[in-house]
Amino acid sequence: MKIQRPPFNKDAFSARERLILTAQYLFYQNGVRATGIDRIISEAQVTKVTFYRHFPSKHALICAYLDYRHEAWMTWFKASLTTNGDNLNALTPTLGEWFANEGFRGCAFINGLSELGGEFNDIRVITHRHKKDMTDTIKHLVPSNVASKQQFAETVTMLVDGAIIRAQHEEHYKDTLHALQHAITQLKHSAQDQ
Amino acid sequence: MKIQRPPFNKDAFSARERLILTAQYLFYQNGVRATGIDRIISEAQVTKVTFYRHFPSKHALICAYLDYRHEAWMTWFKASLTTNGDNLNALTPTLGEWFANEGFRGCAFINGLSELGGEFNDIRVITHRHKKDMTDTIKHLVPSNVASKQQFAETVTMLVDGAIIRAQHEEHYKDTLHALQHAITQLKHSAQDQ
DNA sequence: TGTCATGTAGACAGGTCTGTCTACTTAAAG
DNA sequence: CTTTAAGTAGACAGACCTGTCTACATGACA
Repeated sequence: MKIQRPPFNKDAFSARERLILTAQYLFYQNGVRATGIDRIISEAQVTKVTFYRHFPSKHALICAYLDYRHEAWMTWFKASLTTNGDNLNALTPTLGEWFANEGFRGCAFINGLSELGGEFNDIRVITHRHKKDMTDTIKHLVPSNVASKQQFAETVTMLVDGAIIRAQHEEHYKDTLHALQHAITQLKHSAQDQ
Repeated sequence: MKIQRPPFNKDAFSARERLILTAQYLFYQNGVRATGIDRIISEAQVTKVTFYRHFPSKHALICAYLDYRHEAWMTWFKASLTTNGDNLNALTPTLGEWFANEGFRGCAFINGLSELGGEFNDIRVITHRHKKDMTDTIKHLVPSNVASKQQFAETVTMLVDGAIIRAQHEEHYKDTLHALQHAITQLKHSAQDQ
């Protein structure tokens, strides 16, 4: 899940694509409130009129950014889980790969909710959908001898969110990965013993 | 952990106290970036000069807010855990009490980090200290027959952070509490079996 | 050939933000 | 009594914010 940074080649990407890609980089890196429209259109190499022809407002761009980010992140997540064996033990190396990125700044949806949650309800809806899709993906990793796959997947998702938060404010993320791996192993054993 | 809202009685609180209390309410409710100094001084019933005599900048007020919030939250957290039996099973009702507040908007430190983390390092340090103190408090709840209290407490803290995130974006928090209680019970059993 | 979507440059309005400033008041402390 | 800390009201500078505007260019397609 490495985010490309601007500038983007004008021949390879349309104005709309450049806007969303640039927004993704700046919004994720500096926050949606801290990032002004002027900076985005400047780095996307687009004019203000062009921007407002594609998006009626900054808020619309934020939603488009989160939608794009959701697609991109889920695609990467599923692919990395597959690469790492497609079972519960794939989670830790997958997250480790993410945390190791230089630009890692936590979950875009958790961050977005923190910045705008109280203000706009649609941001909460988008975040909720993202977390639901994460749980559904994790559910496929749960061994079939676990009684309640759904409940197990929800518990693991909570753990993963906690790990993301911790990786965001700790200097080193290795301890977080160990703690996560340990917790998942423990939970799996006790769910299978029943 | 109910946050008092302005206005505050001028006889009961000094200008400095009114500023911090008002900042706590507005920063937590609407976010630190969305809340301007003008609004804070207006609702705290204080003038701009008075504000800048107490705090050199908005950033200083944000730090003072987080310090105050840390003290207040930890005091409330420990007291509520004691009321609920002072063991691992006290965590769920304690968090439930917090989530039930009308103004609940997640963890002030996670939110602050999301808004400002990339920009200022001191916010990350404050958040880190808060989470460390949470883990230390939870550690005291762990039964003595658990081998590694520290590791267990760190795992539970991760779960709690995940639960806070989930309570923030879900409409109802009851399911989150059930999932949390279930996970803690499972983890406790498998740690005690070893 | 004409229409329409998409692009360009840059000025502008109206608002909000942080932080500074002058000038005056009140109350406590030494 | 005098000094000092802490308060008041409100104007102001300079920056940044979103969103609108005029006027022109280009290329695809009917």
